[in-house]
Amino acid sequence: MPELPEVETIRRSLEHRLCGVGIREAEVLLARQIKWPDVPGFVARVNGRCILRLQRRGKYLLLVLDDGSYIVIHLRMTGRLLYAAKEAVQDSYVRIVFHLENGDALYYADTRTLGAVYAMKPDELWRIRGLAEMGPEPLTAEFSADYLQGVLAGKKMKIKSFLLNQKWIGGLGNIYADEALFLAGILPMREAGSLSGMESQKLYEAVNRVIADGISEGGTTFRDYIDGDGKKGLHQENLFVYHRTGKACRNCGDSIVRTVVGGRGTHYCPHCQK
DNA sequence: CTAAGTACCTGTCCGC
DNA sequence: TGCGGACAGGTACTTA
Repeated sequence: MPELPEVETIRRSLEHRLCGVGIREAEVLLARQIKWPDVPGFVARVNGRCILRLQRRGKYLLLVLDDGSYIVIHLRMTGRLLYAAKEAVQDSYVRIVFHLENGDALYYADTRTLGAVYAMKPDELWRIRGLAEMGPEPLTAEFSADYLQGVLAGKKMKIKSFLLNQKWIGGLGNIYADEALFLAGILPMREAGSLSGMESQKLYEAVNRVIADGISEGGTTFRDYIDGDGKKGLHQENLFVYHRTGKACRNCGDSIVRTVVGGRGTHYCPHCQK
């Protein structure tokens, strides 16, 4: 569900509530959401620890604990994190409850149960391959126009699939990939290695822009996504192509088209994107 | 190595 | 109202 802007919004909404707060007891209601170590090991590692700060890497959220270890969370499609005072949250899909020393609780809820939660020591983080092998993120110095042009070179895969692969760029998902390709004027089914220098430059700028706009608007809410306070995002009001099949292109007025690229629903304007 | 297809889950929506 | 199929902010694994 959440992409980089949504996870960053969640991080910001939870940070001021969780920093310096102790975890009294982790209650695991659905064992398969815990990926490392096993459930008793997870509970033993987490109980009694204090949360120092919240970090984000791509779509991963990391809770830094006072012994230097981490709770690592990936929300996948429908994971949600909710902070609630006293009473339980109104969510039928709570899978893990972190009961806090202050009497409040942090809830991990997940409808489709595809999300992943880990308790990791620093020298174990390499085990999370999606985290360890993630490429640079938008809006960082490592993600430059030159970097993008370099990794695009020779790629036979479709540009949409390229953008979704976290090993090249960390944090883009289906919404922001479609939006970035629209802003850059590039068709999603184009071969990645076929982009000109000019197109590569435009895509670089578009990726940074959609991620920055997404963060500033608190993410995009279509169905499940909410931040740690239960608030929806606003960016869905400003999308150009995603979820706008058959509607008028905001640029030229033509109908937005939906197709499937790399197994994912893909939206584009056949007039504005070449 | 790259690229594409499938599996993992549960819920919603749409057409018949 | 019921049923089947497509679809859903993602990634890991398997196959060519």
